[in-house]
Amino acid sequence: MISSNKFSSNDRLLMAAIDLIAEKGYNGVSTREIAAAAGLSEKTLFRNFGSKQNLLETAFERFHYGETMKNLFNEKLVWDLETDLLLISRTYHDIMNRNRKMIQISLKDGAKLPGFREKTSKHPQQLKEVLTNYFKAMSEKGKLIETNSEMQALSFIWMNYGAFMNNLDADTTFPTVSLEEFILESVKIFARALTP
Amino acid sequence: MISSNKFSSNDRLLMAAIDLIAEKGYNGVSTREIAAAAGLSEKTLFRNFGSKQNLLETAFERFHYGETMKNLFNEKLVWDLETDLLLISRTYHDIMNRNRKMIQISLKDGAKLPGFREKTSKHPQQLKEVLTNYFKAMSEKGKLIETNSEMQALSFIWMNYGAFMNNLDADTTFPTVSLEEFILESVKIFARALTP
DNA sequence: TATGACTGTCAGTACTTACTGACATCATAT
DNA sequence: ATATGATGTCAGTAAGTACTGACAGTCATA
Repeated sequence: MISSNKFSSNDRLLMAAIDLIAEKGYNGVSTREIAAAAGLSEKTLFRNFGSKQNLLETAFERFHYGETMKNLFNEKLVWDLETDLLLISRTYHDIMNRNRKMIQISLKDGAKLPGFREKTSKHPQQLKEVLTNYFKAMSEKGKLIETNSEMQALSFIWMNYGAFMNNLDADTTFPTVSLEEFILESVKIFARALTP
Repeated sequence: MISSNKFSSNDRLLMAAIDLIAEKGYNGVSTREIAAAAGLSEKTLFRNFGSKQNLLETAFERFHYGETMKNLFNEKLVWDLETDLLLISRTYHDIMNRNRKMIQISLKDGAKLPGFREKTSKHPQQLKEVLTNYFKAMSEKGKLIETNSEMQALSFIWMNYGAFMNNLDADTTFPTVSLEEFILESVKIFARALTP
């Protein structure tokens, strides 16, 4: 049960909803279960949120981690391919892990939840733009081979997306050792492939 | 509705179940809906399959394509890195696309269905082994740099997994990009990175 | 002490769902 | 012509669901 003294009733309900729906799907969990997991009565749930659907939508608004990747990059890039790709990869996995449960919900019930998919795919799209532009800029500096920047960016993103997806249901809240290994090696691969 | 004259009643029920459950999830679709989509009565569904759960399990046994990658590779590899990676990539996407709906079901309701995950979403251990061994053999032939073959194989697999996952749902994150384009460019990247 | 915000209990509604039994229909094969 | 097998109709059960209303308890603050 979600600890009672630290959070408000509403937050406890929202967190319980996220946890359970991410695990069992929207139709796989009842409002009674959610209320019980929050240590509250079903009545309170409906009094405060009106409907199950609204509970989930509110939960998404409240807990979706929406910080943009754009700012991070513009400030921290040092224009060394391997260093920058490492930063990008780590930042990506960090954000994806924060939104892990939202992404699980989006995968299971995205069709039922208007706007869910768009928001969970916001980061990947931003990332693609940023990374494509980064590759182009590096290319102009002569630090990168000149080819298809967009497709290279996509390949890098999808590689990391695949890695993330593979660990999605492992339920490991903290980054695993193998993920770090993967990041190091995969960045090496791309750095070697794209260096002139 | 699934065409009536070409398939048996049971097959029509199984196909309807796969279609609807892949779209809406196990708990999101009723037996009445499934029967209607198959052009049959709900009674027939229960007469022939006993339960909704058994219907889905039977559907999986009937329509899940087993992994035949091992054989393909051993027969067709020509020990040219780019050529072989192209074959591997195309074979992978071919098999994944065949199992597309099973994978969707596995993602949405894998927790409820024993054995489902292992057979679909979790990457064919087979492919990883085959690719790792391929990299090692290429390395011994002097056609590949000597580094971490296992991580390189994982990176390549996850890159393709990410690409596949991105196209899984009708609502694609990067709709303008064709799969074939991606395969060509991504294989080039890896070929360049791993060539001595 | 009294007020108001918040929560719980309980009984209940209207609906859906998985699943069943009794009986009828219909085509095909012998 | 009749037996067989697969299917449909219909009525129904037991359980679960989201959600509500009436009423009472708790607790901090005015």
